[in-house]
Parts: sequence; C-alpha cells; structure tokens
Amino acid sequence: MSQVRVRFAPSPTGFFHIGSARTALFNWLYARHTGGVFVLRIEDTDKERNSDEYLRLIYESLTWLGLDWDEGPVFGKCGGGDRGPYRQSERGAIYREYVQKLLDAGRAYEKDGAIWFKLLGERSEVFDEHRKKTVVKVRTEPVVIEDQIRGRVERVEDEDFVIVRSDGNPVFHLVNVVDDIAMGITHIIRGEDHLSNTSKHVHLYEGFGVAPPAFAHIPLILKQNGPGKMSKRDQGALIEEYQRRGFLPQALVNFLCLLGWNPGDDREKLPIAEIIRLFDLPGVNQSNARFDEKKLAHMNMAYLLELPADDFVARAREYFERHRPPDGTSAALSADKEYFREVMKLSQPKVKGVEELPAYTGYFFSDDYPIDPKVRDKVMAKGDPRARLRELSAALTTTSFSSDTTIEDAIKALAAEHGVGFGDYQAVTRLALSGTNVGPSITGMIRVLGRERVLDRIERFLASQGA
RNA sequence: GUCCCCAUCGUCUAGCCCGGUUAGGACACCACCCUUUCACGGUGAGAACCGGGGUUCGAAUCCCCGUGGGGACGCCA
Repeated sequence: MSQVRVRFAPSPTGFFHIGSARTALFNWLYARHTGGVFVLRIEDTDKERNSDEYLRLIYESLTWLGLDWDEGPVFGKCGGGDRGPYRQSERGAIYREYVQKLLDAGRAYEKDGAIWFKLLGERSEVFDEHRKKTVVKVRTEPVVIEDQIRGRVERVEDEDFVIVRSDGNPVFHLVNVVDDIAMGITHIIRGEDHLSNTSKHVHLYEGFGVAPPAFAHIPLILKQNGPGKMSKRDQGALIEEYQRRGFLPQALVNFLCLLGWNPGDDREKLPIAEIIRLFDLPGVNQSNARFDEKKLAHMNMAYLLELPADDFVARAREYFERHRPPDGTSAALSADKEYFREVMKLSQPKVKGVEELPAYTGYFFSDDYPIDPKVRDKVMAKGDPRARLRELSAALTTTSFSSDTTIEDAIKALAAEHGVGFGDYQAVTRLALSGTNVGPSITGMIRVLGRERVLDRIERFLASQGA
C-alpha cells in the first residue's frame, strides 16, 4: 500500500480559529499514525481577502500547537517538498494546464466570460422558485461517497458550475481538486461543511480521469453559547487568544482531540504519542460537538500541575512580560529574579492558568495591596486576632526563615503556648500579609516574603486596625 | 424552499456495528472528607437513551416516520 498523504489547506483570510486547528490536528494525527506525509497548502486564490499577516499567523499557530508539516511553505524547520509551489497564488500555470485538459476533452465550456464544468446527462431548463431564475438542470447519476467517518453518502449534483471566473481566476473547487491530484493526496480529512461540496469534487476527479481519494468528513465544533458552528468571530474561537492567555499548547491539543474522538476507554489526559498510536479515522464521531472552555481550563490545570518548576516559572515570566501595563513598569518583573521564582513556585499548584498569576501574586510585589473588607470583618470578629498577630510578630523576629517547617513549628509552638489553634494565627496573618483569604500556604508565604516584609506588614496592619 | 449530515446526563463522551448493562467516565454544579485559607485530591448525590410506530421473548442498540440540531445551496474558501 502506498504512503498516506494528507493535507491541511487553510486560506489566510481571517484569524486562525479552533475549528481550523482541529482539522489540522486530525490530519496531522492521521499522518503521524500511518507514517504518512502531512502537507500544508495555502489556499490564497481570493486576492481580495488575503493578507500576509494572517498567513504568518497560520504558520505560528501550527508551530505553537506542535503540528509540524512535512511539505509546504518553509517556516522554521517545517516545509519544503518537491510537489510545490504550496501557495495557490503561485500555481496559476498548473491550473491553466488542467483547465485546458477539460476544455480539450469537452468537459468544460465558456459562458459569460467564465469557464464552466460540464456535467454529463440529459439537460432541461427549469425555473428555480427559490432563486427566482431559470436554470439548466442536468440529469446525472448520484455521486456515491464512501466516507471513512460517515459511511455511504449519496448526493446528486445537477447543475454545471464555474471553475474559472470571468476575471481569469480559478475557483476553490477546481484548485482544490487539481492540487490534491498534483500533490498526490490520498485522504481528504476536512470539516463536514465540505460534505456537500464533495459531489462537485468527485465529478471533477472523474472529468480528469483520476480516481478520487478517500474522504473523511469530521464533525464541526459548535459555539459555546447560542446556535450554529463556531466561527472566527465567536468568543474564545481564536488560537492566538489561547496562546496570548498563556494556555499550554499540549493541553489545548489534548482537549481538541477529545472533541469528536476518544481513546476507547475512560482516559482523557493522555500523551500525544499515545493519541497518535490510537487515532484512526473510523474512531472519529459523527456528531457535532459544543466547545466547553471550562473543560479546557481543567485540562490546562492538569498539565500545569505536572510542569517542572523551572518551566512553569519561565512561562509565568513570559506571561508577565507580554502583559506589561501600558507604562511598561511591572513590579513583578522588576523584583529580584530569585524572589519572583519563589513566588511562582508557591503559586503553581494553586492556579488553573498562568493568566491568573498577576492577580494571584500581586501583594508579593507591592506593599500597597487592598484589604478585603468582608474578609477583615470576618477574621477580626473571631477570638483575639490582634494578640495572635503580636505574638507571631515577636516570635518571627528570631525564628529561622530557612524553610516552611521552621516557621510552621514556630506557629505550632505559639498555638500550644496560648491554647489556641493553628488557624487562629493563619487567618489573621494571611489577612495582614495579603489582604485576602485566598492564597498559597501561609508558611510558604511567610518564608518567601521574608522577615523584613512580614514584620513590617504586620506592624502596619495592626496600626491600621487601631491596635 | 431543496439537498446532505447528525441525535445518550447542562457539556464532552463510553455503550450501538455483533439487541439482554444497577446505561459507565470526565467537565460543571451540590454535599461531605482531607486541610493551614483557597485550590488540589478523595467520597457521595442529583443529572441522559428526542417522540411515535415497527421487528423481537427482549430495543439506547436494528428498520420506518416525525421532531429537533447542524451544514451546504456564490464568478467565497
């Protein structure tokens, strides 16, 4: 059996979105699963709507997701190949050659300055009520598609269609089929929205005297709220956005795999190598899936949790850098690097995404943090928090800050001495040091903040509370 | 309007092909446990076979018809 060749063929006419990414992903998975070739082809025949900025975004997004292409435009380590060029805007001569073949064979004709593909069969003029005009209908045999995912699908194509516009530019259906033939594509894996185009494409293959490749139409991704498929205009639709928000690409990829596919058991978080091993076209679902950002966030957290501390800190720093305030100053980035690192390590097991970090760690980098009034009222109403704070403050002047344990032991000793619980110190200390009741472990927080900051903050807090 | 695809908890899904399950898992939600707050983790609860016919001893599973959802009907891709 010959080698599998699949392609992803986006058009750079908009931002790269979730649906496109999953189509690319499924093609890539199938290529890697079968040891085949993954081709990237740029469908930029619509000159009006193309842009180099969008083109670059496609390259960058695929690279970020780890979907490397074996053949296609060269970008980084990807691309190359001898079936190019891989941008349709550079393949005009090839299209003209193929159109000429159809013209010569009597399978295409000119009308209104455009070139039309000619279907074979008995012709009749019919008035189309819906379109309010007379059209020529052709009685053709139904096209039968043995879809790898949907099974047998039949559809009748009954009107000739344009393959070259009157301005001389070839249309999608033509270039798509010509390129797939010229590039030796064996499996077409694409969104279900193309299913009804497939009958046109099969006629074109027949017109060129070439056996059509295998088809696999994958279900669409529906928007999280409201009706319809997800489009680039929808909330949370853009790959770029997840990149910017600091999501882990491996988490997004894992999540996307689960939209319409599963490993056949209860596992959800699984390494990409395992997904490649198990992925196959007949295992893909037939029904559309709704995008759920909550589940993606959960997946992201699961991957974040197992990230080596150094990687996490690097990603955190990168996030802070990319999200500098307008004036360019960032207390977190100006802080001592080792201090920044300790703060992030403390926060890693606590957040669902790095985007939570600036808010989560704000008080570590500024002495000017707000005191949550609701938390204050609750904490200050119970027991004698002021006394606890004074006791702790005194103890911490001599306690070793070398580890969480020494601090923990000190607090435990105080609690035993005064006949109260650990929590009596924990709550009010957290309030004094961070202004809230949410955060990393109190002992870690004290250790990382350091003796000077801790004593100073407790003193200032006591003063502000009229003690 | 025409054509095509699809249909299990709120969401993603297993089970369907090869009829017999207390219809399983995950996210979300709720409760409890753990605990040094918040998370994480653990335990538990609630939550689904779209409707109607048929075939069958027996249907989530096979067939038909509805209904619902989605897609396509461009000299866009």
